[in-house]
Amino acid sequence: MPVGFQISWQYSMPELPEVETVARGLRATLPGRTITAVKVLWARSVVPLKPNAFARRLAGQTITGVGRRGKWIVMSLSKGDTLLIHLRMSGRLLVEAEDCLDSRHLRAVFLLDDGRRLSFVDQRKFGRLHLTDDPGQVLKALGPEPLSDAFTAERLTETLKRRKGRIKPLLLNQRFLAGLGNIYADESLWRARIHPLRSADTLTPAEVRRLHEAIRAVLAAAIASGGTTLDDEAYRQADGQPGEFLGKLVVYGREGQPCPRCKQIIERIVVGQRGTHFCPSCQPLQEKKLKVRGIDSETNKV
DNA sequence: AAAGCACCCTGTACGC
DNA sequence: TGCGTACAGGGTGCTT
Repeated sequence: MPVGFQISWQYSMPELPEVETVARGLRATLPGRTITAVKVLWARSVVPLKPNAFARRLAGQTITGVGRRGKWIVMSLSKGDTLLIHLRMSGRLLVEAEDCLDSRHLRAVFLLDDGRRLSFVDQRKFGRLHLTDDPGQVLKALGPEPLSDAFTAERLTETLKRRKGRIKPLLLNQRFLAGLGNIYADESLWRARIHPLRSADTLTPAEVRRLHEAIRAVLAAAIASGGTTLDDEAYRQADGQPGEFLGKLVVYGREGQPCPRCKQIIERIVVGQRGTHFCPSCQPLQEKKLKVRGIDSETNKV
C-alpha cells in the first residue's frame, strides 16, 4: 500500500519512464541469450500469431538487443524478427529461475538457454507480445520521442498550433507524442502551469516552451528515480525494488492535498474519460485578472 | 478534426 | 456478511 494517499486499487500503468527502466534492466541480462522454448498461458496476450505458431517461431532465436520506443519494449531477435512488448495497464517482465513458482497472473514464459526464464505477468490481460519481422509497421504510428533531439520546442509549437483540441488528451495521444500516460501528462501540465482543458492552439509561446521543458524534466526525473510504483503487485525495477517516483508526484492521485507551489487544494476532474489532477490556482483556465491590469501572467511583473 | 463511447480485463470499493 | 455494480487504466475502433 503506497504511503500517503488512498489509491490501493490502482496499478503501475507503465509509461515511458517505467518502460525505459524495464528495458534497461532486460538489456543488462538478455542479449546473447537464446530462447529455447515458449509457453503461452493466455492466447490473446500474443499477436498476431496463434500461440503455437508464436512459440514455434521464437524457439531457437537469440536475443540480440533490447530497446524502447514510446511505451513499447523492442526486443531484437537473431533471425530478423522483433518482439514488441506493450505492458499496457499491468504487464510485468521478470527474469527468474526456470523452476520458480508461476505467478498467479502468468500469461507467457520464455525459457532461456542459461537455466532462467523470462516471464510475462499481466493481471488485467491488456498487455501484448507482438512478434513481427517489420516492427516499423507498428512503430511508425508513434509521434516523436520526448527525450530525443528531434523533440524541440519549435516542433511542439508547430504541432500545437494546428490542433484545436484540449491539451491533456493531446498529450496522451501517442501519435502526437510517444510515451506520456496519465501520470506524467498531469505532472507535466502542473509543472508548466497549464490547465488540462486549454485548447492546444491557444498556448502562448512561453507556455509552449514551459510545456516542452516540463515534459522532458518530468520524464528524466522519473527515469532517474526508476519510475513510479503505485501498487505492491505492480511494476518493479529490474532488481525487484519499487520505483521511487511515487513520493515525488505533485498532483497525480493527490486531490484534496495542498499544491506544494501555492498551497491551493489540488482538484480532480475528468478530461477525455481520464482522471485529471491539477492545481486550480497555478493552472488557471481563465486569464488571470492581473493581466487585465497590465501584469504579465508569464512573469507576474508589470 | 474532435469528442464520446464501447471494448478488452481484473480487483477493489462501495451501496444496499 | 455477501452480493451486485461502478470504476480505474492504455489503446483501438467506431460513431457522431
